[in-house]
Amino acid sequence: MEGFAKECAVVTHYRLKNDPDGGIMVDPEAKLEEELIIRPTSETIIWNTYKGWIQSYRDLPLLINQWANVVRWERRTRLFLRTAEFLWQEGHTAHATFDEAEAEAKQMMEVYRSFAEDFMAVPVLSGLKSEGEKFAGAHHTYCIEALVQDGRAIQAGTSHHLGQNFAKAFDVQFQTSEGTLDYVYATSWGVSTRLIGTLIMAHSDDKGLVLPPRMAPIQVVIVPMGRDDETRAKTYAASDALAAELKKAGWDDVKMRTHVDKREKESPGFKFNDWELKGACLRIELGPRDLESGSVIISRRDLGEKVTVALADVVSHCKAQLTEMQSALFQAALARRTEMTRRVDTWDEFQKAFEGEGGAGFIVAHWDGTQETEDAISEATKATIRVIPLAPLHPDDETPGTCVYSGKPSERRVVFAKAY
RNA sequence: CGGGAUGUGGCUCAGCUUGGUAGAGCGCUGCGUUCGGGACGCAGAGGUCGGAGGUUCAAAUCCUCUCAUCCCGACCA
Repeated sequence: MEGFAKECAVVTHYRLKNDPDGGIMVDPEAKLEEELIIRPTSETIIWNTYKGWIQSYRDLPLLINQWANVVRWERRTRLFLRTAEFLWQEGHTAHATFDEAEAEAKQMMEVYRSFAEDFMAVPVLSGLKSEGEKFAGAHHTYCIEALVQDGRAIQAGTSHHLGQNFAKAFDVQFQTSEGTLDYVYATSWGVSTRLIGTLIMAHSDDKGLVLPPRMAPIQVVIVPMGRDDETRAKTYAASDALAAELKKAGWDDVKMRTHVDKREKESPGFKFNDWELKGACLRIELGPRDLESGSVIISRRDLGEKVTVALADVVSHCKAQLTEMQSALFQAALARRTEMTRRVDTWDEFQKAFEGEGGAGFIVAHWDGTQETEDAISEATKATIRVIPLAPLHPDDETPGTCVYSGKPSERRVVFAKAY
């Protein structure tokens, strides 16, 4: 686990005590004889276990998935994107053949891609990590890479084909159907609460969160209005009835997630802003005037405009708008990414693109494939190779050219960016 | 670990250069009026100015030390 050694927190003492000068301190009497290393990832425990579980090809393939908190000693943390402790999902598989492990690794990359794009409405590039960026213990690493609104890239998920590296390190051999012994092939893959940060940074605006309907805890919020108890009783009843109707009608094969905001200490204006801050997808205003006219006012979070909808049409309107919003957010994010993706052919232009603080979007450029060039480029510009796309972004990207840094022959373009 | 900055009511900060009664906005409490885009008026409550020491008639302000937090740099999902 060489690549993680510097990220491991080490427990050296087993208790604290009251500091005579106030507060608490580490009890120097409580030094551990043997220090505990907090694992930054579970490969060690998994492979120690797999060693005992795998003897024969009949034991394969094997898959363990878990949700776990992990700890890494981060020099500098960043909310959601890089925290010292985070929750993630990790899977570990063992296979009899390279090809089977390869299929697994690719399949999980695809699972992550479709979750990001179809649920989070965040377009991602999927492909291979360069040697310099891949997981230290991997044969090769697949990833999904998102670009957020400030032009920086976020690695949103990874899927590693570990080859036989861990099997050899932990001596996990199995008997093949032919009776010979071989090391197993392995994969591991994961996504974390970093996805939440990605989601926020991909869609939100100056008014607060913007959430795609499939991810939103509240899809429709109803704000009943009325300045006296009698009026409120009526608008509350109408709102509850409408909420029940929406919930029952459902959207995307599940109950529509609705809420009626009956807080009486807040003004309607405050509530409008409050729900925009929290990212409710649709807001329905229901006051005495609406009761009279038999209609309501509906506003969609990403558009902001108010439309009048007849009470009888509210259910169909909401269903249609949630569907449209889900797709509109993806399209808007995709358009931003396209806008922020450029092809660059000279070192001068490349450097200029990454000048200063902040992101510069995706820069698609030729690279000679060497580690030295990759290091030199990141040293000079802080930009790194984010992904070598599986499918070229543009057909010409796979046409050979010359490296933007070294001028040496390059087989294809790769994607550079400043990353979180 | 190296460099930079900041600690003042619950929150965000001004005041410090040039020592002289500790301030603003937001929030909070009470009353009244409001309620379809973050309400308004009036009246209030709330701070040993991060801590210790020093200079001075007098320190938030000057000096020394100390603690804490944040930001920027060397195999990061």
